[in-house]
Amino acid sequence: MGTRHIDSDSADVNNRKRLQNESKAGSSVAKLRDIAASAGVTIATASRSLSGAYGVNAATRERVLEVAARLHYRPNRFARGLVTGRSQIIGLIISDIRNPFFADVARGAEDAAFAAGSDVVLCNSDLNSERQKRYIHSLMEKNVDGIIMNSITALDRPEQNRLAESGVPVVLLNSHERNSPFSTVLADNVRGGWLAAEYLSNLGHRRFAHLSGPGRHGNLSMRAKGFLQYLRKPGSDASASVLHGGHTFEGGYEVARKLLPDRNEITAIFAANDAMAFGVLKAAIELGVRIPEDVSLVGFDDVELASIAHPPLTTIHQAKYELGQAAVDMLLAARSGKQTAPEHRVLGVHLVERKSAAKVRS
Amino acid sequence: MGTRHIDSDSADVNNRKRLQNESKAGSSVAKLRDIAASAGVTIATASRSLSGAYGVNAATRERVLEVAARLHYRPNRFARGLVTGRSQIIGLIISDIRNPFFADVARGAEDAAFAAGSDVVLCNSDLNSERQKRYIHSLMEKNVDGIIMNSITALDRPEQNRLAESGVPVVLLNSHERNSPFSTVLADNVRGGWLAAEYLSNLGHRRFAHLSGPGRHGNLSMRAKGFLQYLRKPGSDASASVLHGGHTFEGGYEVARKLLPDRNEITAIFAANDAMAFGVLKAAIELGVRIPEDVSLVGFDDVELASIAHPPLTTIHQAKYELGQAAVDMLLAARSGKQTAPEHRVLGVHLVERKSAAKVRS
DNA sequence: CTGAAAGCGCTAACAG
DNA sequence: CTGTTAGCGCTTTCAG
Repeated sequence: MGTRHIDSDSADVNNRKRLQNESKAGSSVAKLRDIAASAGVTIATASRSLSGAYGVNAATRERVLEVAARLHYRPNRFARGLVTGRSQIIGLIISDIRNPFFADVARGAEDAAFAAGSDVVLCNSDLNSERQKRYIHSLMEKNVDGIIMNSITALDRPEQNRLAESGVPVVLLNSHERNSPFSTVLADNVRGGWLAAEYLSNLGHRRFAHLSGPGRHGNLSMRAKGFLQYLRKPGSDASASVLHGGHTFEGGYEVARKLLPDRNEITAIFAANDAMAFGVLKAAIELGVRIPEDVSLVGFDDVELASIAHPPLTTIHQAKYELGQAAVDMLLAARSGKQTAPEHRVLGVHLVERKSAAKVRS
Repeated sequence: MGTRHIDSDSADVNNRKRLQNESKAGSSVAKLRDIAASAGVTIATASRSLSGAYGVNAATRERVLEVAARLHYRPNRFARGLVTGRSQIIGLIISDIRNPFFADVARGAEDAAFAAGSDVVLCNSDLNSERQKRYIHSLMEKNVDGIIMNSITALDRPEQNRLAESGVPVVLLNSHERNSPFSTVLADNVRGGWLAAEYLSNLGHRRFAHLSGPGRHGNLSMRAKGFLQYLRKPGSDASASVLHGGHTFEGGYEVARKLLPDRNEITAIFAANDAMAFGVLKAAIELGVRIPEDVSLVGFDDVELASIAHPPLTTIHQAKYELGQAAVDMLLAARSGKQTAPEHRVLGVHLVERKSAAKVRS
């Protein structure tokens, strides 16, 4: 029944194949079959030798490895991924890699992934929901081993559910909603806010302004919360006004331009992140307000620039690189350990004392 | 000949398959076969409908598309890649994403890739040859459509040749060696150096120091070249000393700490990049040297920070984002157009006048 | 315009 | 310890 002319058939096939290969930019990639033949074993044995699986004669394996090296054999990840269902790829969806905070996180994530033999694909969402959705779909098509996202709020409910049900491990970099199915890893933002308040209070300040982000922004809100929590302790005579603006350099600049000229007894400012603090710095210079002589300033993040700013910025340090590292560790653990319950990690913070805050003038 | 019990055979197979699928974290992914069945066509027709290929009845296609959408069908990229040999993945190998320059490039590259439906995998090499080699191998296993590298010099000759022969399009972000097989895209570094010299000369400066990178660093050397070229024009009475150091903030700082105290008539400094210029800024503040009153300073790159530094840095602007964009455009063009000859693009530069350079004091 | 069938290169049972 | 074999999910001739 048509299974006769095996020889001529396979000859045809081989012909077609060769042609294809040659047209493929001359890439004469050695395939498993080639090294198997060259080593005088079947491709199964070759595969086993290379995958490091047990059950292979040491000498045989040696021979295979030798041939593979000589032929510069590179396994085809697609073929492997197709059968194993694993991709060795991790998706990293952040707002914008140009934000130094995310660059740090990305580097931490990439280093951890590299160590584990995985790749990370970079996605800049700008927190735009359409983009974010496309990224997630694209990543799932690639069977990624996991996804790291700085925030999932841009996604609508059904989309979130579908992601959760897909079984792909997800780690979020901002605060989780109660019983969300996703893991999270983030700095102790509340404590950071608290530390800033405590430090400034100990310096004698009593009238504060806190520059926060626009409305509800998970992490920034937590910082405000901790800050106010300290100031509103029983018996405290401190007062603080919270000003909302963009969580960027420009945002901080604009708010400060309005605030600084008529600051009404305010002697200390806590900016929700360093970028905003730099905006305050710029506005202060322009307006002739001296920092820290006239106003003390504390930031949050401890980006590299903080130490070289003028004056060097006192700020709350959060472990950005470690955040990225931890995120991929969690992803990989979730993958291998069949871990089903989401995990939540909180990294410590501490205040880095530099020159932008000083004792209140008596 | 064993082709009898088709029914029971396929039943077995299906059983095994179902089990596998279920164990796979409950991911009930719709496969092409499912949507084909659901639409009452064969998977061939389904495939054609979805791939947008011609030769499908409009109504049929419509039906397939509808079913696919309803079932949230996502093609498996591995399966597709395995047969097409294309991955829709671009590799980006840079020194360190935390360097703002590369962050800009990366964003440009990612945006261009996103627009073309491709992903970019991020690789931080630190210019370390072992890491770079591993990245390249890993990328080739993934059949990437192309690779962008900031420099290939960390690779030894044989490795470079193998890369070239593999047929994977490569775009370098630094100057090419004569008849290198790789494409390049970079800013007009020579002209940038020239512009810096011209600007400072017009301000009346005659004694210069140029802070360059360590020894031969492609792009930085070109900047030095352009700078010196201008100053050494016939009839010029200018003189310049070139100082080598690390091409980083620390590098600039250290060199400046030595240079500034006893600067011996030097009134203007040209730093090979902004990071080094910031190092100079810091050293100047510490040493009580005023910029631009005592010494003028010009940088190169125009990173975001340049505009908010104190004083705002006059610098040579290069189109970092566009560099990344152009690189992936070139990659994609090379892929589709079967373009064989390497392409070389040079992007323009211009000087951005801010506050760190001023007329020489008479 | 649509169906049947042959693989892409590799892994993973299952036998031997 | 090693060989056989059945696919992973999709694209792509080749027939009809």
